[in-house]
Amino acid sequence: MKRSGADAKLVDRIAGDCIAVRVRLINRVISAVYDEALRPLGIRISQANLLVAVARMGEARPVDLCKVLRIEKSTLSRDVEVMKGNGWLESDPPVGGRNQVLRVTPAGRDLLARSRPAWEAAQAEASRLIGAPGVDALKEIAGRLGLGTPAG
Amino acid sequence: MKRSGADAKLVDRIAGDCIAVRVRLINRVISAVYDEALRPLGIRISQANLLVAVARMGEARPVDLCKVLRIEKSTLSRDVEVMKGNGWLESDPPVGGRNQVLRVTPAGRDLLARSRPAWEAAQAEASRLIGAPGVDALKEIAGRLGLGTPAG
DNA sequence: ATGACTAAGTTGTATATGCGACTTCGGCCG
DNA sequence: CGGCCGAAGTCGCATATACAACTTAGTCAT
Repeated sequence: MKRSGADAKLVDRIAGDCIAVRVRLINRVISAVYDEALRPLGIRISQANLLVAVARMGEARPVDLCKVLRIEKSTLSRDVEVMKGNGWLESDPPVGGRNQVLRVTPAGRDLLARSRPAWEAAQAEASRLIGAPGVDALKEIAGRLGLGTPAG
Repeated sequence: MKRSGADAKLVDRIAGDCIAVRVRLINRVISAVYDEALRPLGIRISQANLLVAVARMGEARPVDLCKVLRIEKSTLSRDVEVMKGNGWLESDPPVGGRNQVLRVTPAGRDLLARSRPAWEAAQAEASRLIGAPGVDALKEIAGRLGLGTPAG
């Protein structure tokens, strides 16, 4: 069962053009850069993102975070659980009731402040890897996809 | 504990500039587009990517796949396990020896062929969401990050 | 040839991610 | 006021992802 002509064409087309292949690879490589830089601090870039989003909102309702970050509610629920366990987030009321709001704890704020140098280093490395035009393009794309637009 | 000036600046800087935030959001949104389109076929875009990569190589050694896809060896090991279970990949020898090679099964090839329309639809939708210049930029970035370059 | 070293793969553990099903509040309608 | 409905959250399940530790199989030097 060798690659017949039609198969090869399809395979080459997907491998050569697929947007998802590229987006996913970029995600792995870039996330690794930030994770590596942040590792000494015990936080991952996914968690730092969430921490920043909550900090930005002051008091964040889970459903709003989901809209802003384009994350599924069940995913957010579990991410928050881990971060509460780490002492970086707290909710009011503590139990997963209905109109709970999330807040960054003092420990969370402290961690964020201490993370700055590592974040800056990762950001510089990512910029170098991607190139300035690429960075601009990513910002443009993320904006198109609704970054920061609660109303999806 | 309200947002003091310094905190707000740091938070705004990260939220406003962080490359990882954007890359990860793009990844979630775009992967969802492909996953949704492929769902009726019972395959995910991550798996389709792997299937295509193996098909392209003909006979693929895991370690080479890891280099090409920039995936950790343990991740690949488990992804392959699932895909063997689904009958899309086979290895020779079957047990996880040393110089095993992976091959796409006839069922895997058939699935790939049947997936084409869904993939094309997802590709079109992703292009629309991202915009033509953005698509070009993503290709350029992925190339810079070594897409298709076995030697990392 | 044999022992040391190294590279390749697997397994344990943890997090990230999403779908589907379920639960439980809140608000609205009569 | 009481019941219904829909939205918000949680939980079960499956996969994707990576690090650390371990296993094993080639390789290489003597």
